[in-house]
Amino acid sequence: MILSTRGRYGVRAAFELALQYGKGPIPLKSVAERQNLSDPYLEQLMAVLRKDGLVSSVRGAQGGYMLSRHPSKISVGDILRSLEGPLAPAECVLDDQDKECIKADYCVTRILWEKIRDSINNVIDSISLQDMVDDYERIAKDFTKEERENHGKAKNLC
Amino acid sequence: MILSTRGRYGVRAAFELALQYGKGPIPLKSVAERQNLSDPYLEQLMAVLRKDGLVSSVRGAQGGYMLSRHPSKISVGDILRSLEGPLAPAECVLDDQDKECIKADYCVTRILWEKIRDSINNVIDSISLQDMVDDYERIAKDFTKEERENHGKAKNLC
DNA sequence: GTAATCCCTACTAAAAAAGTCGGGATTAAG
DNA sequence: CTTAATCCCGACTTTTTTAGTAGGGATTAC
Repeated sequence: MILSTRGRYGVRAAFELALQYGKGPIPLKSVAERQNLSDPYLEQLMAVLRKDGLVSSVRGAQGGYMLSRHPSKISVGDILRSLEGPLAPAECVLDDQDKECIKADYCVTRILWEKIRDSINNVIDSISLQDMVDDYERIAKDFTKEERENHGKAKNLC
Repeated sequence: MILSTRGRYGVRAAFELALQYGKGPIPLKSVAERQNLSDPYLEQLMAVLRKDGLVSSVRGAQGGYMLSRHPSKISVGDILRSLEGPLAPAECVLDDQDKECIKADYCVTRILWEKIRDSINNVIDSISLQDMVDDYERIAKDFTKEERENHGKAKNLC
C-alpha cells in the first residue's frame, strides 16, 4: 500500500514552493526541475491543488505558482487529500453514505478501518509544510550546496 | 489510498477463523460464505497466509483452515503485511536498501514518510484478532441472530 | 510582437488488481 | 475401495488505475 506518485510528487512540489514562499510566483518548470519531475505531469497536479485553493497561479511571462497561504497553515494532509482523495484503508470509512457498510452498527472490521484512518489523518494533519522547511534548514546546513543540488540528476528520490 | 481487497478480505477471513478458534479446521467454503467472498479468490489469499505461518490447513474431507496460534498472538498487522506487503507510503521507507533515496541523510520528505509508516504500523500491530473478537462479542449481543447472519447476502460490506 | 508562462482536454501505454478456471492430491467416512 | 469433500497449484483473463504524453489555446511582462 504505497501512495501514488500524485501524492508524493505533490508533496515534493508543495515543499519546494514552501521553501520559496514570499518570493513571488515560481514557474512550474523550475519546480519540476529542482524536484526532478516531468513538467506536463506536474502541471496536472498543480491544477488540482489550485482548484482546491492550496496554491494560486499567475499567468503569463514571469508567472508561476505560489502557496496560497503561509506554509504553516497548509498541512501535508491538505496536499495529500487533494491529490489522492480521502486517505482511508476502506471505502466504508470514507464518510460517504452510499459506501457505508450495511452492518455498520455491529461491524468490527469497520472499527479497525476507522482506527487506521484516524491514525493516518492525525499524523498528516499535524505536519505543516513549514515543519518540513524547518526540518530542512536544520538538517541541510551540514551538506554542501552541490550535495543538496545535484539530486536533480538522480533517479532514486523520495 | 485504499487497501486492496487482498488485505481487507484477508482480515475478514482471519477474523472469522478467530471466531471459530479451537473448533478444529474450518472449510474455506464456509468462511467464504459467511464473509461473502469468492472462494477461489479467498483460496489464493489463504495460500499466502499459510506460507507466512499465520494459518495452518488440514487436507481432505473434514479439512479446512485454522489460525496457527491463539488469536491474541496474531495482529491485524501480521495479516495485512502478509497479503499487502510492507505498509509504507513510499518505497524509500520500505527498509529495502536498493530503494533508498540517494539523499537519504538530508531528505525531509523521507522523514515525513517514516512518520506515516510508523503511525500505521503502530496501530495495526497493537490490534490483535482477539481484540476484534472481544469487540464483536461486546457489540453483537445487541443484535438478533438474523441481523448478524443475513449479511452474507449483502453487497456493501467492510 | 514575442517569449514565457499557465490552462485545458484528450489520448495512450504499462502495470496492478481482482478475479476465474481447470485439474491434481489428500483424506475421512460409508 | 469408492466417493465426496477438501486443500493445492499454476495459468489465464478482464477491468481498473497509474503515470504519464501530446497538442494547442489564453495571458501577460518586456
